[in-house]
Amino acid sequence: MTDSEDVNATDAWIGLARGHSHAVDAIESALKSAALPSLAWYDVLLELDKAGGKGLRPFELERKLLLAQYNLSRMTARIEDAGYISRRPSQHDGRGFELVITKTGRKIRAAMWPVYKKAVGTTLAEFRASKDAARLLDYLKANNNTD
Amino acid sequence: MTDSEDVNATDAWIGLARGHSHAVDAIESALKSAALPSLAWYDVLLELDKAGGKGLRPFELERKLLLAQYNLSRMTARIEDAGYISRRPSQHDGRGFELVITKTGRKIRAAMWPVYKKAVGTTLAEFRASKDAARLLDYLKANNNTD
DNA sequence: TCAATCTTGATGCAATTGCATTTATATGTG
DNA sequence: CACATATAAATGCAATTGCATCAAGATTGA
Repeated sequence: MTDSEDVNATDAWIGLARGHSHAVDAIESALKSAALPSLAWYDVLLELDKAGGKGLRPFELERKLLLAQYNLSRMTARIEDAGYISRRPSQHDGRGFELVITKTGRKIRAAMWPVYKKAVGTTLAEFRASKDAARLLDYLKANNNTD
Repeated sequence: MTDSEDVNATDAWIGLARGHSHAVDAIESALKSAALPSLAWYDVLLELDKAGGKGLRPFELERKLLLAQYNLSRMTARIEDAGYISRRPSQHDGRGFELVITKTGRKIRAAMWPVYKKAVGTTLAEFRASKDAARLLDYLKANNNTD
């Protein structure tokens, strides 16, 4: 890796980080204004909604969402308290259980979606027009088939 | 904004978020392994290093780094406790002060840089080769001069 | 000038996170 | 089977964050 590639990676990273930060702020604040749960809860609800009746084991969710184990453990407890998911013992593994989205959970997920979608659309369009995005784009264009 | 653009924005957002998450994990863990301060501290030290002897007011730093006021206030207190920055009353504004990087602060910032740079280089190259990046790239390419 | 308003920065308190450890079950090996 | 090791999930405790509010100095404007 040459020096100039390093510089580009760092610039790209700064662009990526700033775009992310702006987007998270915009999305969280849109959800909060609408008195809806946070982005993190949305991600959990979405995965469980996609998983359907079979649900997902906490460790599966943990990997899909790149969350720390203890973090997920407590977040799912809170989401369960809110009534959006439920748990049932796993048939196959006495240590664990499956998390399943509830009817209320599906409802709230559906209510979050338009708010989330709109905030993403707006903030990403803004990002796309920024210098940060231009630098990231430069870096990404340079190569994209190592795997 | 058409429906298909919406779908692309969401896909792009997911790619952006995952790339960010992987990168943050990689960078933080590289810094931690090297017994160095976190990414957040690096950002502060870098800005103050760039600002030189004049330093920066907390509110300026807050805006540059997109941090919440209370968050920055406490973080700078911790960095000051660690001896990497110092504060001096502002000549122009009795409410505030300037934050200035110390010699030790410059030293630790310099020590962090190669670790940070290497982690960024590795993780961004990985990201660049991913499907997440491909989707983000598609979205970014579509348009980039709205402003 | 001085009261109303705004800006800068700190802080009490509750909620969340990070780290290390614990508990319980599963799996693999002799 | 019996033991060692690995995996799933929870939790005690300290550190950090988020929210709301506060205190102090700056600014505005009648």
